[in-house]
Amino acid sequence: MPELPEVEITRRGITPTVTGSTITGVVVRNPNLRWPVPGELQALLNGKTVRRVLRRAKYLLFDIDQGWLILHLGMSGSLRLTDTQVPPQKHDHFDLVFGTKILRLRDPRRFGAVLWTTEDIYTHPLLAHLGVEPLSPEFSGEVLYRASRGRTAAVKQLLMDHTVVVGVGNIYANESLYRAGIDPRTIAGRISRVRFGRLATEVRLTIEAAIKAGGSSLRDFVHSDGSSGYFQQQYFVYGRTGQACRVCGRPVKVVRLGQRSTFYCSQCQH
DNA sequence: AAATTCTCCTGAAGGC
DNA sequence: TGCCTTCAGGAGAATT
Repeated sequence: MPELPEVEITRRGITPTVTGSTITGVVVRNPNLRWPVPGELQALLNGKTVRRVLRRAKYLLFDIDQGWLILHLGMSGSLRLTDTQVPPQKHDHFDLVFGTKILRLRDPRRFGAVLWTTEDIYTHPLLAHLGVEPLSPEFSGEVLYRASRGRTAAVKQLLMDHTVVVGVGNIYANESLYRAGIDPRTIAGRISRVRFGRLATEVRLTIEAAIKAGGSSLRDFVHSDGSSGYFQQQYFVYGRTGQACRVCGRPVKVVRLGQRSTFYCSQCQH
């Protein structure tokens, strides 16, 4: 599923083709995504030019004359660049057409979103209350520490709280906590500054490494037809229930935390 | 007010 | 082989 690294790689992949290009058509095959795709998009966007593509959290933001196209990939969404000759497939719900080229959204589970706003993008309801970007200089253990005081929820849930830090989904929360040696069930409010410092470092390193790995495996992004480009990484704990910890060899355990599968090593994480 | 639960959806995986 | 059931999960919304 797309986490922040996949979204960022997607952004980088489409930027060269999309930036400066003029929209010549919009196709909405199925408007029933997370929220209805606005029916008037065709009229709104036709003839307009994409100035740039930004990312905030897992949202892709297309800066278009007088407004913003907001796109989220949800659980199963992917974007690919293709051309008008390629027939859409079953779950290809949305096209942004640039002459003979098409930016096409595929999303089997339809948890994604395509929205339009003319507001100031950073005060938009979806973005206004988001926390810091994990790759920005503002992100540090201090951010986590301050947010954690008085909180009795598990540290993993704090890490996945998007009003604190954005873009840390289930996979990277599990992996970062493993790398920081912290038990995901630990009460957030009882973790020290020092340990949060280590955790922030591991969050950043894990995400950076994933972007690097994904970027190098996505050279053909522009002509990706089927393999939209998500990359499989080697995880320490995620999805490895019962398998040997890569460090100590003990079986990886799984528990439910906040309705989410949580993987950890009882030897390496405290 | 923080914490928890619910909800959307379909492909994959597991059971028999 | 095939049908049926269960599960996963991003994140906003609704509850507690």
